[in-house]
Amino acid sequence: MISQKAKYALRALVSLARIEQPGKALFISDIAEEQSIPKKFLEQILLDLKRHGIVVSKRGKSGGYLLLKPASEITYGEVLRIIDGPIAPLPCLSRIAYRRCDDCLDETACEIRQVFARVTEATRDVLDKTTIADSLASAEGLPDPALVD
Amino acid sequence: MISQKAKYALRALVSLARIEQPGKALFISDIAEEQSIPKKFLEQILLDLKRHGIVVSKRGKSGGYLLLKPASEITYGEVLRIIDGPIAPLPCLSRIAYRRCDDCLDETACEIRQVFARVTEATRDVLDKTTIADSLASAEGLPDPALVD
DNA sequence: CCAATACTCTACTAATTCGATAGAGTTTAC
DNA sequence: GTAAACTCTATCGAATTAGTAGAGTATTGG
Repeated sequence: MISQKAKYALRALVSLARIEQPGKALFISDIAEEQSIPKKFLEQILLDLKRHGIVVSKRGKSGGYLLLKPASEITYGEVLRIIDGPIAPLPCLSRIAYRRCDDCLDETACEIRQVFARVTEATRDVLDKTTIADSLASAEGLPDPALVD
Repeated sequence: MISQKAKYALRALVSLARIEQPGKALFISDIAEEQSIPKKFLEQILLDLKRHGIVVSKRGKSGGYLLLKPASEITYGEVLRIIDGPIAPLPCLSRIAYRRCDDCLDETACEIRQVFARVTEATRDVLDKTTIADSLASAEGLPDPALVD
């Protein structure tokens, strides 16, 4: 399960991506209301995204947030790594947060590592290739996805 | 990230799957030692797997655990669902534990749901098709998997 | 020029989950 | 009939999650 925080982050980016006029910013409070996100919580999230170069902010009376790069260049993968940390299901498979499993004697012979390496590859193949712009486009008119477990 | 508990469960099943003689059981303490798993913790895990029909136990002096069905019929997916719960990254995508996102107005129009539906499909495609027997076979002699994030 | 508005930053907190540990009970073999 | 091994329930400390609180800083419209 991805965290609530990551869901909020992605939805906030969708809101920002929907703006037509270039240079137009959205207030935190507007995004919060539109997406039903607690405002103070969203503040932290946007700040985090800003520090990682996903969005920019303007301060003061007519401030707000806007995307730093086009929505078509912001992948789900990078947002999730910022908010939730590594995507890999085992620490010994993560690039950004590699850690040896302390109970694993020989990593290359680890039976379950091989399996989860394939899982991660498949996951990454979706998350690192899908952008905020992609999800905007496909938002409406699609068949309901199958429930999977 | 999958839980430590799930890792232990899968490794315990690997130990049980390696037994050659049919009908031969392993003590909890033997599995615990072989896989460096805290014994009391492993007790709970095996009990849980037993309740879900993955393993069987014999009590008393020459007791122990053994697989209820062949290793080739135990998938990673079913073990993970037992130990860690739903595989789907959003509650609104889970069959076994479906829950509406309370901040989501229209589920079928939810932008991020569509993306994670594809993630889950890909994940499931690996986990529900890979068995304990598969991972045993591939344990040795494989190239090191690429680190993925 | 100043007060209102909006972003910034740090700290705190309540609830839950995770990774165990503890200990008493039950079954079986020898 | 006792020792060995599984069974069951409870508890616990640490970490994480999902927020709240509040003081501070930058802009700007009037």
